[in-house]
Amino acid sequence: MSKRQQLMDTALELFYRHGVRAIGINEVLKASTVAKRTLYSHFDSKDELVLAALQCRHDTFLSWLESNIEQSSSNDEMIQKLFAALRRWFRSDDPTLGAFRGCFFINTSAEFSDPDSPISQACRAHKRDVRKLIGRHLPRADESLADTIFLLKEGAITTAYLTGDGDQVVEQCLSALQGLVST
Amino acid sequence: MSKRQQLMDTALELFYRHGVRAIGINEVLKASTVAKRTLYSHFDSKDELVLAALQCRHDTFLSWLESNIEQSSSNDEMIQKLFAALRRWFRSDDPTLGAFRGCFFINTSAEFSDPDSPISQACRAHKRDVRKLIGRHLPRADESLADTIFLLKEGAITTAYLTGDGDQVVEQCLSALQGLVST
DNA sequence: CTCCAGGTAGACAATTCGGTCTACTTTTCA
DNA sequence: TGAAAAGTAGACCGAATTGTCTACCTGGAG
Repeated sequence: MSKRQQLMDTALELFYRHGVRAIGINEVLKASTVAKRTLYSHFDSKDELVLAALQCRHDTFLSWLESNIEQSSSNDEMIQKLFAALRRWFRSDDPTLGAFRGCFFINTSAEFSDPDSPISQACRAHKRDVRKLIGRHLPRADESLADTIFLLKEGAITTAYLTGDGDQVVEQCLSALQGLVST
Repeated sequence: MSKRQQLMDTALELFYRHGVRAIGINEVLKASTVAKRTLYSHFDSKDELVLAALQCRHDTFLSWLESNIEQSSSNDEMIQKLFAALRRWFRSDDPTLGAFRGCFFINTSAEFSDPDSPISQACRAHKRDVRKLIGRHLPRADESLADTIFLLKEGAITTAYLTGDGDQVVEQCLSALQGLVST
């Protein structure tokens, strides 16, 4: 694996687990066994590394999500698949996403208050793409249902992290969506 | 106003607007026109000040929420009132809550990764109390509906912050809840 | 063989952090 | 009135921050 990839993987792991501002460059270097000189030859600043970690997580998450909900034969089936996947994530049972600590993009947005910064823009773009993906994988197109699914999913992620009880939250989402689906 | 209250108000304002780790003790002192010695006579550490700011926000938010949803004559009316209030918050039109920058408790939780820390526990307790308050103010008791409202509200707050379009998010929530209410 | 891009290790600079401490001033109230 | 309590301004400490720089090493390509 390239040094650049090593740095991005380590940075993502540490930034996600502890928060961006809680992790210093030196900790990333120590954990990735890369020299500081090498880091700054690949990235101009810590913010650039954060941006790269966000992009890395974005790619991983989108393909994880798509592989979990694609080829559903009904809207209801897609919902079942989606929230079953979220439950695994909340339980930290999915090796692709690692130990659950909420949404990396929400967490990072909370740490960077300027909405025009590249980091905030990347977080915004991620959410836009996730919403699009959900809409695209409803076999029977229904933008309003996609909005509801998306909002419940966002609520589920933050509540699962805050309360620690992901199973309960997933049940509540599925129960809420029960009445809304016309298979 | 007491010095202690000045410190809590200023800390809350700055921590909420910029994030806890982004604001140093010295910035709080400068903005509150209080001496460092005085701060440390009231609070043992920065974490204690953060905890006090969380408690302060908790009280403000709970009473704001209650005053906005109390004495509804139907579940539907309560939902309308709740999301109308959220829309004002998202627009930063409500002087009680100040300029909107997402949920202070979600944001702060994102910055403190240890779920057993007093700060994380305070954030968890806040969400529990908000959920209880919502359930208590549904005239026709319905725990399942209260769960749905809570999760949509959480999704609405994070999405309104991330995307910046609070009005759209509120419309989506109300539309989603349309089908679920038996007045 | 030589050259050089790309790597390592880590000292270093400049700044900021949370927190302590001294010295002095103001307020409170018995 | 006078002493205790509470406040101010800011120097200072040790640690940690991001980012630069020197000095050295390594593995291929020409």
